[in-house]
Amino acid sequence: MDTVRWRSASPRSDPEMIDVRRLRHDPAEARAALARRLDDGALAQFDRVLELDDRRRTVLTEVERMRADRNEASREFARRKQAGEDLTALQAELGKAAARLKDLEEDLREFEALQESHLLAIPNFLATDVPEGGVEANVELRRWGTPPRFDFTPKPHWELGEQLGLFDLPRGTKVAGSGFPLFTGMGARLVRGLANFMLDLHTREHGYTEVVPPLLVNEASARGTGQLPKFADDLYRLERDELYLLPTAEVPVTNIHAGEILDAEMLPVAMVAFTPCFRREAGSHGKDTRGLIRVHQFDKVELVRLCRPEESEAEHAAITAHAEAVLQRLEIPYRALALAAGDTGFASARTIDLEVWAAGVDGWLEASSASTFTDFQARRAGIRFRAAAGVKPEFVHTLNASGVAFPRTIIALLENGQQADGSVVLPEALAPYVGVERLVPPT
RNA sequence: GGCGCGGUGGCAGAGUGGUUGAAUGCACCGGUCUUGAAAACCGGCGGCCCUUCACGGGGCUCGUGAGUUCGAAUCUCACCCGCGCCGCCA
Repeated sequence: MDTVRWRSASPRSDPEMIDVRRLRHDPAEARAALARRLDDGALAQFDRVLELDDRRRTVLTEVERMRADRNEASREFARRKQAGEDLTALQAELGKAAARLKDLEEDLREFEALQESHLLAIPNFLATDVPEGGVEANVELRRWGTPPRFDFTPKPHWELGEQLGLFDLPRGTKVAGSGFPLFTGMGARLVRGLANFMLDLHTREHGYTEVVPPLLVNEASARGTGQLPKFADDLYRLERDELYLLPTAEVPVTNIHAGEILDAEMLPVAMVAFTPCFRREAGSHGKDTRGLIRVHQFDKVELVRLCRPEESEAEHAAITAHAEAVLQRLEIPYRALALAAGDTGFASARTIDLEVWAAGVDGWLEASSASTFTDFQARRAGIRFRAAAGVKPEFVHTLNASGVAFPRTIIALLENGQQADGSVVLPEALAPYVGVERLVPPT
């Protein structure tokens, strides 16, 4: 199917962060772009980076000059040894030079490490069309569907779920802890049906290749997609093994081609994965935590695309449409929001959220986030392609979208589909996957 | 988990301390030849960084990192990965 180009155990020995040369080339532009995110910490990082870069390059130039001298001296040494000359004096002299070089190389390593740590904390450049401002400035792009009307008071999903025997949250809490839901009976069947429904849609109609990725990822992968180092608190970590539970399939799937140079014909790469996701949700306790709204473990079908830079605009529209198609087939009313600068994620250049209407909780819930990361993740993960034989490799652009996250989809299905008698009517497209057209209380 | 062997350019495969970024073959790109193609022949051909308007110059890179040495693909140590056998296990 495709050609795997790397064989080594560590394909990412030399990761790039944000393009330093871009920062260096037009600092004012870069600083202004960064300021749009309304993140003072990032700005502080930025100022440090430029200063460090300057000092780093000064030392680098010196180190390289000394190494050039050493290489030349070494060749001279070999020649004179061949000629049988006495080299003890020269050897001593070169030894001193080697020691000086070693000190300087240590300085260089320090600068490099320091600069890298700052660079890793600088977020992606935003697309120019991202609205200015914070979360209040998000722009509603479009709405699809009509929220249902009821002649009774619609119940929240946690009541429906319990009455219909779909999930048992207290027992999930007993087994693992709060936020680890237990689906039971037809609820479990609903989860399985949703997975098959979404995977079929994306593989058959949208051209995605299905993958089942590792659920644990290493540090390099988490750094590649931008979860680390900044968002370590959001990840479940297995300290003994230096591994992390995936917060989203974006992490393992995007990293599938890390460290590779892809053939241009392989692009765009389009992959879909159904996985559980694990999030610590540190600091969000007590907020939107009823029922399934915010949980530590949830299922999600994730779409990931790798493409040529000139295609990423169109790809972003396409991947968003693929996510929307899921909600449309499920007849779930939703709205698409263009996230404002201050609300856009660290690695993203532009994000469009899809929020589903949930009648029981009477509000909009984010069920999908479709982002283009331009070359940000590709740099960190080292994903490149060669446009033509003989030309330099360039970074791909990466994109992903939830297609879609399960809990809020289930919330919408239950709350919007509920009937006066307490049953829930499933959308036509989903019913065959679940095996019933209507969820009724267990007998 | 234990023992053993091994990781060199897109691939195959030399190289065990001194102009070796690395022979050779294949693949690939350009050219000659040809009506065209193939063959043959000639030339080119990894990645990254710094510097330069450019031409060019320099450095790093032989799984990764550290070390020994005037000098490391070559010696030492740690780690990662692969293969084989044994043990354990779904």
